[in-house]
Amino acid sequence: MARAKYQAPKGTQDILPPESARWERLLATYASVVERAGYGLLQSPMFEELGVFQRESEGADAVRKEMYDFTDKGGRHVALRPEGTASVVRAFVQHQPTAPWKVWYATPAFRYERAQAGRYRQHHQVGLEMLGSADPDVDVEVISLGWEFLQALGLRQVELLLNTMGTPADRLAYVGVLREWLAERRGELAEEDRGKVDSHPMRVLDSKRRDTQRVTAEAPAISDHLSPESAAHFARVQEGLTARGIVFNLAPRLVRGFDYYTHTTFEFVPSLVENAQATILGGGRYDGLVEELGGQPTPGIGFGSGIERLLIACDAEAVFPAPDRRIDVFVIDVTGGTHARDLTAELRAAGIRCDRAFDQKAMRAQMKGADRSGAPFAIIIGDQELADGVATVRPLRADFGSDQQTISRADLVAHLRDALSKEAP
RNA sequence: GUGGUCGUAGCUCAGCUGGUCAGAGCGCCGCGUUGUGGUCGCGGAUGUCGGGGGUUCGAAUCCCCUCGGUCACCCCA
Repeated sequence: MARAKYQAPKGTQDILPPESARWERLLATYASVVERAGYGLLQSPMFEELGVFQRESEGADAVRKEMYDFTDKGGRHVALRPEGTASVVRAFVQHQPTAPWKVWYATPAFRYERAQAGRYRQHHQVGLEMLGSADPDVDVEVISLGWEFLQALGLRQVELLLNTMGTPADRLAYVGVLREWLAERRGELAEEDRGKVDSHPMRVLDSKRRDTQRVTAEAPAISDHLSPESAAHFARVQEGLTARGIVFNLAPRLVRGFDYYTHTTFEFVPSLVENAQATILGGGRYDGLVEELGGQPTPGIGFGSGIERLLIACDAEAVFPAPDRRIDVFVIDVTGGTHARDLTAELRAAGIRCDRAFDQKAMRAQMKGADRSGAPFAIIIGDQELADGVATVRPLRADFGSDQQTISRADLVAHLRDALSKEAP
């Protein structure tokens, strides 16, 4: 480790087997949850022209600071994707698929920031987007899918925080009210937050500092400054979630990181994880984003979920263990390896998962490998078996019996299929 | 990017205020069983003590720089 000439770059990590099996299973679980709701996989490039991610809006400085951007050999200013939504919207605008358009994705995401647990320079997200409908029932569907996904992973100690940003006009009006309100109490805020009052007043609501929180607990909430239409939208969302039996907490001070959100915003936060960066799934509606990226005005909503954080939350609840890596049989050949070579090919072609030892190791070492592989059966090919045209099938686990048998090579596949189906309870 | 903290074999870690301090457990390899694993017994290998520089007669141990982990801020998944 310390002597290795190269190591994974700061803030990145290798996921080795058997841990990586959890990733495979998580992705399969996610795909199954969202595909049964009609979402299809979108594969899009991991980098885009910088403008796709960096738009003219408040907070762009912060976004830019964390962007992994560079100029390529053709002089194009590009950036590795820092999040999933913008690429999806860009693809929507480019290809103009029939709305409503429902897609899901699984992708690495890159942010140039100082790493800590649950925060990496390359992390991985699964997510989905639904473009082309402003129906609040879509909000309910999207949030429900997030909830179902977390349930499918086995997570139970998760809190759903719900808020609304209203329309851009609602938001603008509210920000004005909030800024004024905060300005009057500037001196009571934590010193570090005072500067944000003028530039990003809503960020002040999100502060983790006690002094600030004490003040903002009384701050005007956006829910009291919504237009009738926005209020109706939000009410329908809450009604839908309640009808689904999904418990949520209204969080008037929930401020999502991206500026493009309108109306519903939400986060799922695990209650057992102590980290400051705990949100495992978050998203919201972004009815102006398509237009911002050059498309026809089109409403949209989606969420992203960080795989690394999901797994941390799963660990905290001791759920979603890695599945056992399992092969069915391990071939031991003490006659030189030719038969192991041919027999493993034959078994695999027959759908039997198998492995073998290489390097012409001694019987004992090969048996050790068989044991370590977790296979319930070892197949032994030695001089005697060769002469008789048979194979010795030795059970390695009590669940599959204890007596080894001599089986003719012709019957071997059928015998193994039968034996593998007879695991004792 | 700011501040704190940690970094010793593949893994988890012990090494007090500098002087057999290069170790333990697990894992790995071999042998006991030249055709039988998981148990047991015996034996063995692996570290420039994250890297570089400095102080000292002498540094894993003190100082500086650097790389990486981690925690908080910031930001967010």
